[in-house]
Amino acid sequence: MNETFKALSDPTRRKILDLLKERDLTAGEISEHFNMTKPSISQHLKILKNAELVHDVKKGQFVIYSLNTTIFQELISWAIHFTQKTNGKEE
Amino acid sequence: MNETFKALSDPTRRKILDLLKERDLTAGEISEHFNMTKPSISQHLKILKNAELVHDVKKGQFVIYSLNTTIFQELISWAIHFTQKTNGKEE
DNA sequence: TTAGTATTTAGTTATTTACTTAAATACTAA
DNA sequence: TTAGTATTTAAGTAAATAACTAAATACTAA
Repeated sequence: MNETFKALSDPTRRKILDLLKERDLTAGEISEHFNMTKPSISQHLKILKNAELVHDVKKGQFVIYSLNTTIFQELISWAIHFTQKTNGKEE
Repeated sequence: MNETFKALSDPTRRKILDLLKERDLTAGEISEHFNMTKPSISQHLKILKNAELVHDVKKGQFVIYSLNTTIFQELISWAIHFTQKTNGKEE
């Protein structure tokens, strides 16, 4: 869970996830949405990939990134847990 | 959402939330669970409080901390959004 | 008031993070 | 092979973070 939260704690990376929610994109297409160099975006993508929040496939000279929803499921479970308050002593 | 993820991105703070899930605790009781000074824990509590993940009430010379579940609800909504994949073109 | 306990604030420091530029790798096509 | 495009890796830097110690604040009780 630590890698997940570290990955999600950066606004640029969360915006990348927003973009990938709409459709799969190449690294270059992703970088066009930011006022930031390609290497910077590449590093963010690496962090998202290591956290298993995105998936990548090489297609020719392009690398296509897509969302990987499995970790989001885990995050939901983690958060739901905290909404189910343990009962204190009754009397 | 940024403050939320920043707050959740530290393992000590997530462990504090785990402890508070079981029962409300004073700042001192919380610090007993960590190999860390009280001022350090106090700073973590401040960050959790600013992120509205916990609530605090002063009781005499003690400060009692408790979970605030509302932000967890928001987190769940945020994550569910990503599990509902947008349809691509059909044909 | 004075001493003691609980907690927070202030100031400092080591580490981590997010960016940069330059160079390397990988593929495409002339 | 050579030139061009897409992407990543490497190396460096400024800013943010998480820890510490020391001091301040706030309450309790003798």
